[in-house]
Amino acid sequence: MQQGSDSSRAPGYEPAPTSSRALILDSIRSAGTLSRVELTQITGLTAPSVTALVRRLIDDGLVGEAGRGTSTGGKPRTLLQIRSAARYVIGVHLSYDSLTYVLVDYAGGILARWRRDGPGEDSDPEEVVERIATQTGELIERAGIDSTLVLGLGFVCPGPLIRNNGVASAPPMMARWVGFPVHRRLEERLGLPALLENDATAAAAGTRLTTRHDVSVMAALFMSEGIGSGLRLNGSIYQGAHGNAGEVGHICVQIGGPRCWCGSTGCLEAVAGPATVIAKARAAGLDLGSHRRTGIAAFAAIARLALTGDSRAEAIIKDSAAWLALGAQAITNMYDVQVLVLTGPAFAVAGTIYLPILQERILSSAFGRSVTTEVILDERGHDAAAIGAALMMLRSEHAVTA
Amino acid sequence: MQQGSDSSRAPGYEPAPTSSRALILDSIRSAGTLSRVELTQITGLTAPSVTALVRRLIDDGLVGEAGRGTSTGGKPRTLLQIRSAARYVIGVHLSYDSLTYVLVDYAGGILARWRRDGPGEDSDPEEVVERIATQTGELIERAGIDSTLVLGLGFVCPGPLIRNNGVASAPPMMARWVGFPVHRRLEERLGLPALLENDATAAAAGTRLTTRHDVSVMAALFMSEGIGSGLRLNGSIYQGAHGNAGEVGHICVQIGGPRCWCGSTGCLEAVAGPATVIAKARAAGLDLGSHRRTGIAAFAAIARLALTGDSRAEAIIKDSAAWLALGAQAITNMYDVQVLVLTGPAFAVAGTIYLPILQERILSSAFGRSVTTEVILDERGHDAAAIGAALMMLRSEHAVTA
DNA sequence: CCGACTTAGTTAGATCTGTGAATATAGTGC
DNA sequence: GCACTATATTCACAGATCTAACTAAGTCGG
Repeated sequence: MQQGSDSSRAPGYEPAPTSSRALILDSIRSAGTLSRVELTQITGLTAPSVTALVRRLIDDGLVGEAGRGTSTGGKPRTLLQIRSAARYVIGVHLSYDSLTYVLVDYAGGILARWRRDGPGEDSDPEEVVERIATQTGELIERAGIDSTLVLGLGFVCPGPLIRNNGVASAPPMMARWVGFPVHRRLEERLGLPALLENDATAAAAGTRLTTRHDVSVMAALFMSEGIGSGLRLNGSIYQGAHGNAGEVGHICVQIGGPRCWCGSTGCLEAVAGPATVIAKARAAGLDLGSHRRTGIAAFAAIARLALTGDSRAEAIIKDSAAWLALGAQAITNMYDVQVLVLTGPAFAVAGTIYLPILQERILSSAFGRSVTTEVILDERGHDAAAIGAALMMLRSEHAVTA
Repeated sequence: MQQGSDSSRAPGYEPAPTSSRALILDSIRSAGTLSRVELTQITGLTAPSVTALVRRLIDDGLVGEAGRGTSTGGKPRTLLQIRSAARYVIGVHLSYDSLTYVLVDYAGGILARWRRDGPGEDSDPEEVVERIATQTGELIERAGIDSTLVLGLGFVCPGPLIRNNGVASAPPMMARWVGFPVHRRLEERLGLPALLENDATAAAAGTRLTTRHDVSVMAALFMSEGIGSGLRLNGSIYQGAHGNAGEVGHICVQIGGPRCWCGSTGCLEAVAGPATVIAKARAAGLDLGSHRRTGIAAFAAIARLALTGDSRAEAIIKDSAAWLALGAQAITNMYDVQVLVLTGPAFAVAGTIYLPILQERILSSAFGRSVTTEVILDERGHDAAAIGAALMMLRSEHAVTA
């Protein structure tokens, strides 16, 4: 079978490791250390093939041997590991509120994590590209790594995307981003390959290393300023025909429900999203610390109140959770996943309240009972999107060539 | 890359053509006739490779040359076509109401279509397997084809499945089918490979030949006695982790809604499914022809009333459509498809009423406007599931070996 | 109507990937 | 130290698909 070029690739997927070389690299990366025997089992290749492929990876400096395993009565396995300093990738997550950077080494380890101010109201995309370029340079410099070893940058943001052409639609406050080809501009400005993805989709890729290896079909429910989801299949990311799969935030959960910024009514995001939670909390007169607080900071304040016994805050969040459970159920019913991970900043601060309510709805349906669908909380929810962006770049074809 | 064996295959998909041989066969099949040049474009293989692969297919009697195309200034293209009499497959769709058989030739053409009584209330699966075996034999005999050329049988039925282990859950009236490994029993009884699939999933495969070739991500919304959906990606069928993907009939569209047979409440199927439509029509005192009429026959009677101007019938169906539109929107938002096909017996009789209502909701959302999601009606809705069952078998590995 | 041009398809040889069988390596346990 | 076992490698070969050069069968213009 022929490997399609980037431009002619069939829609639907972000490719899973396709060459055996990439598959081996990725298997070692997600396992941490792995022997050649285990690689034969995972990849389905024969021992001689694994030997040859691994040798090339070692020659290219991408993989190293890392001691011996314990013997089980014969020669002990030689452990292989990714040479983490071989290459680096950068992940950037843009939201209204904040700009999150992660610097990830070739083994998938997180070397640095920065949070900077977001673009805010009516931002000029060109100016933000400039800022990202500068801050990316600073990040590389402060980390003290060789900038020629940086493979590329994964850029993620909320909202549906037009493939290769930027953001397709955005909340009013970020209207100027619509149609702006961020990743192309970043490529030009940085001289590095850049990849554009939806934040929720990337978050599904970001939970990759934290999820058990036997899970091949999993989804992420991502809540930041908006609500989205992503699906991961055998290591590849499902993107849909136009790169907008998983738009769970804009399915209608309430006929005749409140109007959403997207133009429709009764959207999950409008009924149960963080912005709505904040609005309800303000209306109820809850003290969110500072009147200036917006977005995740305000949502976090409400979550803290709820967790420390404020029954009004608790009721507001539990109401949100009851609706969100419908979205979670839509994900599990449509995608039939083994694991649903709750991730993103909003779950990072309020996940413990949401989790049992979502679990309950999913487990209470007959289909939930006949199969095992686990719902878990991602402990790195805050940075999941940026990490996912970096990992997607790390798994791209760019990252495999010597 | 290595082709996994049937048992070790990674979950998530019914495989798309994986060998170049299968890809070529399938490309010719869906195009009707195709030249070698076009095959190089579709498959991405080079001309010499296509030549060699096609020669082997011709030698094996699976493909034949079918005259010349028109010249465009050079040597005219030699047209290739599937030798339709080379092999046959059978598709069987079981529902409560009826048992639908199709006999499909190697080119995907439908040679025969039978409808027989369904298993009905409290049926004994063993007895039904026996009936299917007998009727399958009759079908082959009456069609006058060589029974040794029959490759296998695709069997589809409603409800979520446990892979390789039969039906996982079923409406009360078919409770005895739960856990019964129909396809294994059919294999034993018929001495032919059999494949078990969900009817909605198969319907997505069944629209395969009727959908344009440039559509690589499409879904089917299937309504028979229940409501389900299936997703097709680049020719492969997405099945989910447990083979239950697309269970749109049991997502909750109405918190606190009516109880569903599945144990949950507010399920799309309970709110808007044919059974509910029939119950409402009976409650409204509509004349459905015969009091005995159940299932699709009763639903068809209501559809006829609605189409001939009965405003009460029309209101009942339009109400169903308004809810179903939520399910359709969930499909398009979650899967991000190019085309959504409405199929199955219920849409075969009432599709023209449902279509505009579903179209309107999908097109009215911002995400619908920014991308092109077509909603169309399958004119072969009645037999889509059985045809899909046959085509899935036709595209399986069994159908490629000489 | 004939020769240049164009497009379709074939042949032959090279390359790349991965395989099977046999062999080398490095431990354990008696 | 020797038999045993599991791990890893070597080497010759098979299959798929590629590139380059060639043949086949039309159109078109003079």
